[in-house]
Amino acid sequence: MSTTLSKNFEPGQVEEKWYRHWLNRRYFNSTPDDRKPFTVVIPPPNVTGVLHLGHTLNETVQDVLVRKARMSGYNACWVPGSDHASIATEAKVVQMLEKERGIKKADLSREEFLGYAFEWKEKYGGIIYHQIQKLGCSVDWDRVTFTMDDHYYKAVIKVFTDLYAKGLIYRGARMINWDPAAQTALSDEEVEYKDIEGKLYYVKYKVADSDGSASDYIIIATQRPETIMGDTAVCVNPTDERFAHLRGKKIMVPLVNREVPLIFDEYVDPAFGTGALKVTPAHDINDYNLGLKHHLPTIDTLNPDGTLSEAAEVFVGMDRFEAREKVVAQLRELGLLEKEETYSTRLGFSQRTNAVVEPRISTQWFVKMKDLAGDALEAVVNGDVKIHPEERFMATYRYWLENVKDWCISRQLWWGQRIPAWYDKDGRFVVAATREEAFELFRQQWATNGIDHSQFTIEDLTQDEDVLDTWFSSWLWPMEVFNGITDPENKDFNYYYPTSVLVTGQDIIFFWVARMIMAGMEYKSERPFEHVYFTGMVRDKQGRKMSKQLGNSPDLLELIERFGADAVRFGILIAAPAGNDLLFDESSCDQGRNFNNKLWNALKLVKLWEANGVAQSSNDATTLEQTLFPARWFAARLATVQAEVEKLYSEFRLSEALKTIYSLIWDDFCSWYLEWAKPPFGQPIDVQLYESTLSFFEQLMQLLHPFMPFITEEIYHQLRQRNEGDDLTISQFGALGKTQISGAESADVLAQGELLKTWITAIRDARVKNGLKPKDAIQLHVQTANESMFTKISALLLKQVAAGSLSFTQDAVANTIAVVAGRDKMYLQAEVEVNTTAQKEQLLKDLEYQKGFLQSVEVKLSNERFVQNAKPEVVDAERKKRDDAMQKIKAIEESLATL
RNA sequence: GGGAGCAUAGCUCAGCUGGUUCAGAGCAUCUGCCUUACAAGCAGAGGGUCCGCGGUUCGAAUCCGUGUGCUCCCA
Repeated sequence: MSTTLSKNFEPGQVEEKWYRHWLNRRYFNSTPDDRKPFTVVIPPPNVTGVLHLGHTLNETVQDVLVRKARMSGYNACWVPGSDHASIATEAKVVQMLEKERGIKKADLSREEFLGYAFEWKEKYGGIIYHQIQKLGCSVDWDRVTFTMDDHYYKAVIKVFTDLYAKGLIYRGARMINWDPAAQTALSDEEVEYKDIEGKLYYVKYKVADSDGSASDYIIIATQRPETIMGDTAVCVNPTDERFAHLRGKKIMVPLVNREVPLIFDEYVDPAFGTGALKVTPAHDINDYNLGLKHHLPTIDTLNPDGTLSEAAEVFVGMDRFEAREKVVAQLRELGLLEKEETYSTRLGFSQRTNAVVEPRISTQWFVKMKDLAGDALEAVVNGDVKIHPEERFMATYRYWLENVKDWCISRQLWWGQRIPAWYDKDGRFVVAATREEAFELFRQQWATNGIDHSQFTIEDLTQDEDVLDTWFSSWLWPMEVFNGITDPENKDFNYYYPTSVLVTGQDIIFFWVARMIMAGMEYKSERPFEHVYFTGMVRDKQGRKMSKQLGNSPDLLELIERFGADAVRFGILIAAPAGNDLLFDESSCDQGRNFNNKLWNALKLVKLWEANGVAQSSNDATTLEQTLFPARWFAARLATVQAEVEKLYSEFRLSEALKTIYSLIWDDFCSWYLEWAKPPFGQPIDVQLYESTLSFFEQLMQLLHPFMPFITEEIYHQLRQRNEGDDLTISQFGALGKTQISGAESADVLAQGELLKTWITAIRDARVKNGLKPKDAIQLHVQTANESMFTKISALLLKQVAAGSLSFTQDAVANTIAVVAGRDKMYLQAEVEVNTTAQKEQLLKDLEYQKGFLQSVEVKLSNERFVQNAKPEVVDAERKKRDDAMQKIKAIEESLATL
């Protein structure tokens, strides 16, 4: 019977087939039962986006953990979903409307716009889900959640009204970060600071009522001359002698010629710049605080879109950066520009639009963070929530929470949960989930305050125009995906919450992770997850961030198309040490694909054995023991590695685990075991050995399955005829056969295996070094104190090195190639002339090394303090090393003597 | 300016509680092989002052200090 398996593994169809099968069997769907739950919620990707490699890494890690748990007796539940990404999505929809339909947002009503937005979401929001499927993720598709789903919307509103009632949300005018491109407020976390080279302009401010002589002006250095028109004071340090004579004077603001006071405050550093500071309370946080302290007026000279406002008086309507040029030009013209110098500084950029953020006084909604932060910090510090890798992120987490600032949550956008605040026509407001509740609250308020509102109807209430920050919905994610906010006592929530592991990028530790912990502690008095695993950032192989501009971010679907999903998963995981950034190189996908082929070809070999038929085992015990030696050895190896992998999982060292499995399969199983077990060409294989091989192969596929689910499932089914429902995806670890082997026996057989491997390699090496072709016949003469050990492995040894015979000898054999390994020696008798020079060289090299080694050991042993202080087993080990080395030296010297 | 992390083979990284499983893996390189599972492969090999300096210790890649160089976070 000839095999019908393709030359190489072809992932496309196989992946399609198995993913569909798994879905049909509903393996990924979870409902509460009496098993322990293992719950993971996906960090919701942005609905506008596609999966980039950072996501790919995250999803792969989650899938590995979830599949592992599913195969370890847990009721695994992985909830997929996406978030509505307020700013990004709104921008995309606005752009689409203008480009494709010629519609301006300003011409639409809120309802019309939202209609288009949902339409857009329906059209493009599915792309990421398709990618998650292609990657093989075992998510429960019945549980897909979107942060704008009805129940989710309600949850966000509920939390808002609740926190407001608790006094944890307030509305007020504060200095906030304004994104002039998106035209909305941002939270502090959404601003990214970058070092840039700016200019420092030295501007002359005249002292009022002076005669205009040179001594009567103050020079002020500023980076932002376009804000001059918003100046409402000039500030100097009270101890600064240079300005003492000007106390009580007024200063003229250039260009607008406004008189402003000269104020004195310690805040100003006399050593910086000229020692004088222009104070622009509307456009700088520090100036704002100074303004509050000194009761200065605030003049906002900018419009929401970053152009100069009427209040600026000059260059009204001009963009702020253009206005800067103009202001500088005019100052120069007026002789008010002393000089300019380059100056390196930091500027805030909007994380979403990359626009330079404008500090601005604005009335917004805020969450008071102090109280919420306490429990969230405690949960991590006391180990209730475990961070991995801990040492890296604990300090960061703690610092942020200990210094947390209030969170600006209102956004001047339409796409998102609309703030449930309602205003009457006098500007009073109440917070309520619905208009009806709001009206009722107003009626009570009016009554208490004796306000006559008899003419005022419910229709006269107006709702706040703004929506909430997307993170204000995301922070409820682990709860509300199970309806934990809207329906706190439901069965799912009680069963699945708290979740088991959160896998996410370290960049959103504050945005999301910390806030989820706050929400969890506030609304369930319980951590939202037991473990947080932070993955590193994916960079290109030159260490640069993946970005659209650089074009260095590969397309996931295209990668899967080229290499197969298993290979991509392998490629990204093998390169991702825990918590470190990973430099992604497509060559690691190559490695993954090659691994697929290795597995595939191993399968072909086993199928070939099947085709050649199996033979009854020998009745002779010795023969049988030799025949089955590979199986005993591999069983011990497998058991060892299974335990290692288990440990690595518990430490979240998935990259290491994968490497370990890879090496077990490629080196131990394919390179050694299969070669040892391989029957002579065309001959049947021993039935027990064959059965063991199948069992090993199955167990290997099971071990690898969480990492590479498709090919392992395929091979599992190719290996044996399976009953309906017998699939690897749901198989349980330990159920596919256990190794019954004692520790001592295991150590023994592993040692034999090592001896065998050592000698195979040594002899092959000797062949190469002596110019013997692999097929040239050789005879082996072994000189050893441990003949029985060699007897056990002799058959395999002969086979693997293509030797004709093995015999024991007490003395050197003339005219042979001497090979030393460990304490033993072997003489290779070949039919070709022996190159003694090369051999001598090799032996001398070995000898030198061994002598050096022996010396270092002897130095240690002759040191009394070592013998006294070191642990006895360490000293014993050193003694053994010394004996070993002496034996080896003796063996080498003897060999040299025969040459 | 404050804090954290990293520095080991040409490249990317392992190396836990100090002691040959301590100098490792995978790519890359070199040599020989189209050997009936696999050339996307097989069999071998070479390659490192474990960033510099000091300390603790019988013993340091490993612990401590310090310098240098990168990276990230925060102001």
